[in-house]
Amino acid sequence: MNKNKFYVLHKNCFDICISLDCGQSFRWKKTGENSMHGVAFGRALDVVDEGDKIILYGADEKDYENIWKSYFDIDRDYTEICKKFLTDESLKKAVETYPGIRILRQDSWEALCSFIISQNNNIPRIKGIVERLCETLGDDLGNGDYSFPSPEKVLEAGADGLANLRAGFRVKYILDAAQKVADGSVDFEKINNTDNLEEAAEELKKIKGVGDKVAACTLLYGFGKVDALPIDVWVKRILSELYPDGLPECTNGVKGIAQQYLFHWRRNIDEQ
DNA sequence: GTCCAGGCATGCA
DNA sequence: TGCATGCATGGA
Repeated sequence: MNKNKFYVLHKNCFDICISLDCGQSFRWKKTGENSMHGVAFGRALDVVDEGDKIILYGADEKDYENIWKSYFDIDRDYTEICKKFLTDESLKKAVETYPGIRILRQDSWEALCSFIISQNNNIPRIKGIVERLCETLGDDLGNGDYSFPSPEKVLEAGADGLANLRAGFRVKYILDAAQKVADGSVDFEKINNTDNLEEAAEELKKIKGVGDKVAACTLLYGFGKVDALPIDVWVKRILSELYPDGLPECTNGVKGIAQQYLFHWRRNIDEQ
């Protein structure tokens, strides 16, 4: 941990450890009760939650402004959003049990690739595959950290270069995604510039192995489109058990955020 | 051995 | 359009 370079973040509706470990990103590891280590946008970071404030070790003010402020979605008013959620009985329980979850604004390509890997897979194994991908093809950042490899790097590696990931049938999907992102036939700018979620999802679904769910995750976590609603087995369960007619009105415009609270809450109920 | 995991492509009605 | 099945891998 780089104790010489740090940034102090004053908490406002932010549980950073849960946010980093609730199935949004697969690159963070717990290093202690209230601390985590990970890499995003080619930067290694140690975070320590000290209750009223969070210390970001390995980041200075410039890094915070350029990278982490956006990554942690600091400019969005989650207090206001969660206040609206309290008007719904189940969302109230989810928000009160696990307050302070934020949507991470990740790199678009990393989110796309990660959620292609996630399909028909479990979180520990997803993390393993992503870790091997970074170790094999990412830039060495020192201290055992690696960046997430670019589409070009993945393309160059080919199926043989990805064999040791043990990603199974997903390798051909990863390569198709790398190809189409690298050559621009899937246009990230177009996705960034539209508010039409359907149109944005269609652009991503040009890629083999990208369906509704992976597209929605990519839009939510990789493009900051907080109304995108990924429906996986857990969300399907939540909808059929609690919301047969769809999510309540108080989630309009931020369905992806509501989904994240419900997802984390519902997954942790079964473990009690 | 069987079932499941932050799904999707394919084939068939 | 809707539904059944196979898919790589590994842990429970």
